[in-house]
Amino acid sequence: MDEDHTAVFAALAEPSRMRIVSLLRGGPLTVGQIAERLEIRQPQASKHLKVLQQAGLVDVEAEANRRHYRLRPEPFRELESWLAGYRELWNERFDRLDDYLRTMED
Amino acid sequence: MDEDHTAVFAALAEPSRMRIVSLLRGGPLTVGQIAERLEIRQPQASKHLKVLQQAGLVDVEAEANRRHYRLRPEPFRELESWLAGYRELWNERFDRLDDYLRTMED
DNA sequence: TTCGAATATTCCTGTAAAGGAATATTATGA
DNA sequence: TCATAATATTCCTTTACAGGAATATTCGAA
Repeated sequence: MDEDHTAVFAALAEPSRMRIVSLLRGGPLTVGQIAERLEIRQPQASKHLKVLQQAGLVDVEAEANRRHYRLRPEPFRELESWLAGYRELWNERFDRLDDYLRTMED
Repeated sequence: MDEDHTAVFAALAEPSRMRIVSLLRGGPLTVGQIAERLEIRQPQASKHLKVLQQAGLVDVEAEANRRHYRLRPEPFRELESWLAGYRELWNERFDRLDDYLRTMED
């Protein structure tokens, strides 16, 4: 339990990186395209992409001069399963289950 | 879109805070109980709880001397809905939808 | 009202990380 | 082989933040 999502959370805690991840939902993009759309300088884009890559959030495919970055599905699946451990906290169905269990206690 | 989950992600990116959140799944705990179970000093526990509180992840109920911290469901709901925006990236059902759409393109 | 338990806050220090600017690297096409 | 586009890396500076230690605060009980 608890695993190690800290790298993923840390990566997503930075606004530019969050925007990169959001951008990449539309499909792979090159470093230049990302820098342009986010209005940041290319070196910063490269640095952020490196962090995202080390966190496992993106991977790269090289094509000639360019590098196409794209989202990896795995960390999102892991986030979902991590979040599932908290589902009883907020999920309506679990609320009803709680009510039911409380009823049983009487 | 994108909203502002950065405070939540930043809060969860710290291992001790992640452990506090995990601990609190079992129900509200006092600062002292948290410090004891995590084997950290009380001031650090208080500081981490402050960060968690400012991120909206926990709230407090004062009872005499003690303060009971507990998880708030809202940020977890928001995480879930944020994550939903990425579901087509990893969800099997969406994969099948993709296949279907590609078929339509021929 | 004073004491002690529980908690919060402050001050200090070290460290990690972000942005800017410059430079290095890599691959393509002429 | 050279020039150029695309990207990565390095160096520097500034800032944010975590932990430690000490201290302040708050509340209930005697």
